[in-house]
Amino acid sequence: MLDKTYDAAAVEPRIANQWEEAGAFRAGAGAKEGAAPFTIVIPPPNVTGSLHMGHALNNTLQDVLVRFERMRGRDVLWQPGTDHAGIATQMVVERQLAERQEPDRRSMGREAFVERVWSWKAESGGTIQNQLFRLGASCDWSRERFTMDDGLSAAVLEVFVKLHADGLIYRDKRLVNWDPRFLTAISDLEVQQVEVKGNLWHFRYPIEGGATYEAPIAWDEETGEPTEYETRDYIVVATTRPETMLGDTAVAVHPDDPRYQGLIGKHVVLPLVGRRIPIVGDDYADPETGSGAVKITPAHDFNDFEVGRRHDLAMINILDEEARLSLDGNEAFLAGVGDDANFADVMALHGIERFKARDAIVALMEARELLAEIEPHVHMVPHGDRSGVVIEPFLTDQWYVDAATLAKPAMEAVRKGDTTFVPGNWERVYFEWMENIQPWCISRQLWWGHQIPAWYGPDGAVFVAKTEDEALAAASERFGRPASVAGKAEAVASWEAGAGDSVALYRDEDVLDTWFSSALWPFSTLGWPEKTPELARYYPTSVLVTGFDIIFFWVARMMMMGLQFTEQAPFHTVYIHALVRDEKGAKMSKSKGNVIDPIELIDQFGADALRFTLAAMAAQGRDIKLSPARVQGYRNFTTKLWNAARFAEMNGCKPVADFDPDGVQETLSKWIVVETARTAAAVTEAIETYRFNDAAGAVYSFTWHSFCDWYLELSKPVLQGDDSPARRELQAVTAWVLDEIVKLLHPFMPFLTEELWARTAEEAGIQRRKLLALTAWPQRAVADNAAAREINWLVDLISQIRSVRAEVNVPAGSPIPIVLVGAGAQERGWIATHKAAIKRLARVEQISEADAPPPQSAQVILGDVAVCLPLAGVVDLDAERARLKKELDRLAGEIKKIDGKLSNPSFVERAPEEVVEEQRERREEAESRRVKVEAALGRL
RNA sequence: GGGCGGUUAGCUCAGCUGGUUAGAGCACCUGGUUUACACCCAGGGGGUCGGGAGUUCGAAUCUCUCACCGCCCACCA
Repeated sequence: MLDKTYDAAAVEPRIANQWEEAGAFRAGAGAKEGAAPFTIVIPPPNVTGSLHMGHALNNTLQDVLVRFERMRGRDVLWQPGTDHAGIATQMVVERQLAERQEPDRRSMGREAFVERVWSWKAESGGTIQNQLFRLGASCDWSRERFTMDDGLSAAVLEVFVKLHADGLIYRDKRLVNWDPRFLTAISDLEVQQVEVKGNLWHFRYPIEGGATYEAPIAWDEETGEPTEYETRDYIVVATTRPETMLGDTAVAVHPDDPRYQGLIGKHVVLPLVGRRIPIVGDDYADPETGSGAVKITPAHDFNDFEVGRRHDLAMINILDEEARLSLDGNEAFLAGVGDDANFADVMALHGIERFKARDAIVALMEARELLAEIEPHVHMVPHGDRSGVVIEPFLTDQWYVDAATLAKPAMEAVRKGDTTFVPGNWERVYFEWMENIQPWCISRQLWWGHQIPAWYGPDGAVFVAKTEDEALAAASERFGRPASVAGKAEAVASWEAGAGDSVALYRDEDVLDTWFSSALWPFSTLGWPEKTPELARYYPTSVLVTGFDIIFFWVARMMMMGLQFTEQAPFHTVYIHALVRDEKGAKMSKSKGNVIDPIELIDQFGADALRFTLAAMAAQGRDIKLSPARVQGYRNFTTKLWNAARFAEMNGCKPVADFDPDGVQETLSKWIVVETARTAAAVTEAIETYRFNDAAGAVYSFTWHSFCDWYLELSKPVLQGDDSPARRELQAVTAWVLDEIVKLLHPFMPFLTEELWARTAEEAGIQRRKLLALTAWPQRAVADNAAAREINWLVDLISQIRSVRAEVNVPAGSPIPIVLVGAGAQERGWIATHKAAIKRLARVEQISEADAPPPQSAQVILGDVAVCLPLAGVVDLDAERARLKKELDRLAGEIKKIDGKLSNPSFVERAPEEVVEEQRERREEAESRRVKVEAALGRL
């Protein structure tokens, strides 16, 4: 006997363990002979992570697809795993060291630190898997992978070495986005532009040798033409970053700018520093902006870097890696320094942090009366997405991937339709980015990650190889003597000391961007570069389910790597789901602290309720703002279904072996059988087209409204009556429909349905396999439903009587008689069949017929039949009049509207025949109804 | 500066390829101790579908435009 309410908290862990023990999630488990594979690779969560709403949504949707396909008999693999998440993980462990007041990363050394991260992973890395397990994610946990495990690391090596050999990975010295907090380069994607209120400082740079020019100082209000000039011996430049002026190596003006044309080729003397720097003509300078002259700092600005290249300017780096001024011993900086009586003031700034340096420089300029103006200015400033500090463009050697080359086939695959995005508008986003893709900086100055397989030798020699031995072999061949590996300092020292017996190499200390290994995920997890059976069977994958926030980070890169190394696009479909945002619509993130914990909702309402909520809200192209009330609503739904099963149990509705839904005799049975099939078809189609909300909605409303509210209620008189063939049939039908609902609902609510599936069988004394492991997705042709007319009429009749009763204030508990006027043979038959149900559901005590409506009765018009409630003294006649009047108004309105259409000649001519015909029929119905209602009103 | 998405009931949202009486959940009002379910049942109120223009016989749905809101991308000193 089932309990009165469903206890998710007790059932869910038990069921989860049963699945686990049964090995039901294993790849291919339960697949039909010769079944087509269906593969999803999980977007690997960070090992540091815990389950947030985004994960809950993401994995719910994947699980819906996976369970659905498994039930259809496909050979399903849902590949799970986690990502080593370079910076994030290193941060977490470093923070832990600090909290525990243990030696920091540098003092413990690289090897010990990496060891420490591994042991941290062993202890704490499993959180998210457990949480996914609680959510009911049916991944093949036996195949769980980690981006830094041996197999995946081998794949990384293979890819790096191959891309390097093909010239698609190279080392380059250029400006990178440098994170001065984590002391590493990061990629463009890891930079967030943040709006900052700052200033634009206008500085005067004196022109060398007393040259002058005429600068406009007043303009005509209408024409904008200058009306007044002054003679200047300085150029005004504006900057948001005064501290970088120490590294200025030019001032640029537009070549066509009449104000400055005569100055191009001359020099200014850089204030404070005394350096002579040229005035260059370059299109980059915009005459419309500021003074039209711009200071150029090639080592600290991406634009200036390009200008510097064009004009062969010196690049003076004036910052150290922690973004402090680096002046002492800075040869490039000191090289051009001129005579300046106060130069010591500048040198005193050595070692000062950049923002303090900014204030100091401004003060020095002001003291020298070279500060022309301070203008408040709002602008976008690059920040590290993890560190949150301002990113510094910094000149370093890094490794790059030639992304533009790899992007070409990746775009082509989407263009050809080998891979389809759902919803399709994301393809635009994908193309937009791919078409403008920049070289991908893949080296990181971190310790946790895949160390770059490159070894350096003397004379700029670089050996990229899968193993140290291979690198050494290549080196000794190149240098003609044995090679050995040493530490960096040692190796460099040996090169400076000159040739010895052997040549020393040192290994690149950097590691790869985390996304480099993630990019290989769809095939590295299947064993690549080995030719494993799994790779052959499950690759390319069927669907990737992910959020749009990582299309660039991940999806695009998997496409590139997948095509480059397997010559196939890694997925057929990329389903992009919404982001679950906080109540303000902001992206949830740990750093913002606005994360809602799905585990709390699971504790409160159960995983099934949470899953169903997420699926029901996963309409394409819209973000989800989750409300706990909604989850509660769907928790109620679990109870509703539970109680329907309880009712079935109490009424002897047991599954019947070999039950044939097509063989049923009762109208009610025929109706619900067809409705069930219709629902199954709707759910199937919706899942196939990734309309999760429609799928959830269809099964929800069928279960609650069609099945519980009508079918069960209508069947009660029979089920609770004496034994009869009809009763036995309805018992079997009820059990069958319930089973079908349980199956249809299983992808969304796996725990509840699995429990019901087992309990139903148990009560009936039947042996059954786990629902999860069953190839049993409901699929039936939707037969023509002749029974629908009858049941719809019946539903209509009962609804109308109920409505009238309420509106004319008949006490809810008091049974009333009804009198039918104008009933035909068909209606008589229907009434006879469903008499008991009508009496019960509409609270009717007696049904009779008459030729004319009894006096003082309320009336319901059902087609040709008037259903009269003769209730002299009971009925509130005024209320009935008002009710009828209201109905009359509504009908009149409808008729008027239809007449408007039908009297419009162009409607009749141009609208499709069936639409016109439908309007005519509708008008006729409304009119005949109007006549009857009017008559009823007249009689009162 | 480009691009995308949103604006539908008090709240959170559906409404796919134009024809519905514009729906759901929650909230609200009225009435219910009918032995599956009060995490329930029955009935009900509530929307000029952001504003404007257009296309069409017909627009919440297509086009344009304006207004707000959100997001993504971008090197403007």
